[in-house]
Amino acid sequence: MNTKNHSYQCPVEAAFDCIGGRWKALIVWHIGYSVARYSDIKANLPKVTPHMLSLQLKSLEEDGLIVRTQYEEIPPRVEYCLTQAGMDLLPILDTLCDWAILYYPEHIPADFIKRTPGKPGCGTVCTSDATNSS
Amino acid sequence: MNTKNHSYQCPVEAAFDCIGGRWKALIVWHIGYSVARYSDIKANLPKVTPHMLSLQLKSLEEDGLIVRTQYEEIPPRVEYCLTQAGMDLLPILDTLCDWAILYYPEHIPADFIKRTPGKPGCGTVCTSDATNSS
DNA sequence: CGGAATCCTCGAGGATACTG
DNA sequence: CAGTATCCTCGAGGATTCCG
Repeated sequence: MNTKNHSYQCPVEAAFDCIGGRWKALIVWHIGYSVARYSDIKANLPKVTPHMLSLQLKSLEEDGLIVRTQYEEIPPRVEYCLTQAGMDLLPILDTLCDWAILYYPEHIPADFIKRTPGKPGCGTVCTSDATNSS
Repeated sequence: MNTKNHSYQCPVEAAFDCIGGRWKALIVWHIGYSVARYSDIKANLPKVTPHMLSLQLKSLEEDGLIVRTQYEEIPPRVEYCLTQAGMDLLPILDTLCDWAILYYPEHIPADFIKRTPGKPGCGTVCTSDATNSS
C-alpha cells in the first residue's frame, strides 16, 4: 500500500494491499485490542524474523493500522497498539477465522476449534484497555 | 493452501492462504453470486495473464471455493461459479471493501465510493443470472 | 474460446550478524 | 530489548508462444 502504486480497480485490492502478505494480518490479529511489545508479537509469530517483523510493523504504521509508542528507557521498550482502522479490522479477521474454521477445520490447530467463535484473541494478547494516542 | 504445508498457527493464516495473493480474492469477488466465464473474469481483471488466471482458478477450485463447469462445445465454454464456501466469503470481502472505502477513499476508484455499501458486485458481473455470452 | 507449456523476472520474504 | 544492515533465496507472478 504505502510503497506501491495505488492504482486499484477494486476496494478489495486496496484492502489486500494493506493486510495481505504473510504477516500483516497476523500481526494485527495478534495485537488485537491490547497493547503488544515487539517481543510479544515475535513470541506469537515464531517464524517471523526480526527483519520481517520490523518491516511489516513499519508498513502497518505507515498505513495507519497501528501506532508505535517508544519509551526512552534502558532497556528500550516499544509498544504497538491498533488504531481505529486496525481495530475495525479485527471483527473482519474474526469472521474470516470463523470461515476458515468452518471450511478447513482439519488445517486449524485444535485449540482454535473449541474456542468460542466470534471472539478475537488469537494468541496470548488480552482484551484489556488500549489507550492509543492517535 | 492446496499445495502448501498446512501448518497454520492461526485460522487467519489458513484463510489468507486460500484467498491471499494478488488475484484470488479478486476472482472470488468478481464471480460473486453469478456465473462467470473465463473471458468474463479476464475482462474484469485486465492485468491478469491467462497463465495466472488459469493457475488461480485451479487453486480456488482445489480449495473448494469455486466450481468449474466445462461445456464440450465448439467454441469451448467454461463457466465458473462459487461454492457455498466461496459465497460465504462474499460478505466478508464486502465488509473489507467498506473498510477500505472508509479508511482509504483516496485510493479507491470514485465509482465505488458512491455505491451503496454492503452490496457485492465489484465489476461488471451482475447479481441476476449471467447467461451473457459477451 | 479457454486454456497449456515454457521460460524468465523480480521483489517479498529470509538468514545471519551486529548495535544503540 | 528492539531493532538495523547485508546479503541471499525462491517462488509467486509474468511474457510469450502454442494447442484442442
